[in-house]
Amino acid sequence: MAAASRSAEPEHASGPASARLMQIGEAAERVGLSIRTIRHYEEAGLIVPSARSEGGFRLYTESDLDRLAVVKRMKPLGFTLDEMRDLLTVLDALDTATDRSELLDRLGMFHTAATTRVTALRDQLALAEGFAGTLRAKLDPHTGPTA
Amino acid sequence: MAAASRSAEPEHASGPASARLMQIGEAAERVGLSIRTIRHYEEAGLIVPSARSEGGFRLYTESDLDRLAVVKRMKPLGFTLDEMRDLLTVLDALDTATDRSELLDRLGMFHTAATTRVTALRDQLALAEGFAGTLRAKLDPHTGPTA
DNA sequence: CGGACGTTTACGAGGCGTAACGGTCT
DNA sequence: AAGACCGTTACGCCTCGTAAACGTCC
Repeated sequence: MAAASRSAEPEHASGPASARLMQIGEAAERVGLSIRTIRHYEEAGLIVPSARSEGGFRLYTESDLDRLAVVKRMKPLGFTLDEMRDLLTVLDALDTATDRSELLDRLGMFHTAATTRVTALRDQLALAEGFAGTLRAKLDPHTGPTA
Repeated sequence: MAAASRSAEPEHASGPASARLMQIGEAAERVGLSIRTIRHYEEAGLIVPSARSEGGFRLYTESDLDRLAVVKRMKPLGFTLDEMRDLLTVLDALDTATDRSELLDRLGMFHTAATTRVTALRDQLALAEGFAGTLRAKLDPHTGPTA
């Protein structure tokens, strides 16, 4: 609602949305993370905004949003912030480095960990569904299980 | 490994395993929760062991294990310990009370919350799987998606 | 009596929420 | 000039992990 107040400027100039900068509020809304969380990620060294305004406001680029999105996707897997920082570092290095072998190695570890976590998540989901079913049964003892 | 040391007694007497009591270690192993976690649940007022030995050891019944299992199943849904305590209270009351209408009402709220959480969990799982897929793609840029 | 197992107490960590108070931007 | 938005600092909360120091059980 109030989010459009500052961003209502009809992109008055500059062509292909090359370096659109947004402050933390809009960034938070777009990635679906709280402002506090984004700041916390910065404190943890995960994502530092590409720029700051003269007054000190954090200014994010689309690229920054991508990084935030990566973190948001990793979160459900239970990675710690430290681990995510490492992963982001590896990802960054992959785009620059020439010696990719070690990086791919580390990435592999992350992939392994990720799939393991996914499995765990599936198990939890199963538990959770079972629990919900149990509750339902207690609610309607007369209704058959197939209804 | 060491878990069988104390429980190796061949149920010397007493018939139908009526009131088998176990201490916290065995309880933890059977439900798949850490000892610390079980104690913490007790501190939070969730599950108080049915008995204590003379020396002060916590002694759990099968019934206690059931309660612990309920909590374990709720955990993935992100319920707080307070909420779980409430649910357990409702569940207990359902077995005793005559006025079941209000209890079923509260149970219904839990069920609603549970299904909501389940949906959220599914979404997170999807995110997580997508993330794992992304990682895999970065690992093997040449391998087709169906391989 | 040994040794596994248990007890309590208490501090720490991780991941933010939230309040406080003041500066910034349009 | 108002008011939304942002900044920093700092304390709190929740769910246990972990360590210390000591009792219990068989």
